[in-house]
Amino acid sequence: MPFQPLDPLLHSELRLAIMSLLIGADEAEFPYIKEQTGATAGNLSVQVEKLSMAGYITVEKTFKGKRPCTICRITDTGQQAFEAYVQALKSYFHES
Amino acid sequence: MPFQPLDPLLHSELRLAIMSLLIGADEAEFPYIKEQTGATAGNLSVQVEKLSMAGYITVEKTFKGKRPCTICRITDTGQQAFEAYVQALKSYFHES
DNA sequence: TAATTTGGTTTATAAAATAAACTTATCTAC
DNA sequence: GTAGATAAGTTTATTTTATAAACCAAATTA
Repeated sequence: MPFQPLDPLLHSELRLAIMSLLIGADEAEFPYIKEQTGATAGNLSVQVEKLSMAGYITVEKTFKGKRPCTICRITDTGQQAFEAYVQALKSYFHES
Repeated sequence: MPFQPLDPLLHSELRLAIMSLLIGADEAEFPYIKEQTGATAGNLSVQVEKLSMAGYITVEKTFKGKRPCTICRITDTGQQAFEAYVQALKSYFHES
């Protein structure tokens, strides 16, 4: 088969955006990700949870002063999965 | 927003593979696409129909001898959508 | 002529994305 | 000091999508 399978966890617009942000910044707060992706809090919460369950990111719940603050970071596993996804994607594009 | 939206019609593993095949070959028969993608006939039929409805491909139903033969071809609209999708994808990857 | 294969379509099910509703706590304005 | 608004999320429900299973017609093979 000429096409490599695409990791379903990463082949999602919002989750891909989250991963992309975290690869670039390697630490980001929930509201920042929300703003950058334009996602609703609910949707973001669900997708962050999925990435976290897969071990692609870690989620630390701390406080910023008195307000709760959720910090996301990418893991090595996540990094690798992202890179593998990019490689797999290439099998769908005939680079000129 | 740093991320460009991804055309939901193309952001699907099977439909992307179909489009990829048709861009490379610009004409392909149903059974060939089925074989190359590893899709089931039912799934393929549904996704081909969606791409066709969107005007991304044309579907010609002819005969090969006595047997039915479904030929798919990409349209200009489809070509453009594919290229736009590739461009949009790039906003998710920080090329080094 | 009965069974099998080819080339699909239609329908049903499972999974996923998304949005809406809700919660808890903190500020802000009266 | 308390009513309302805002922040930061989570949970639940709805919608959409992908996938698989079932089906159909015609042609071929045994």
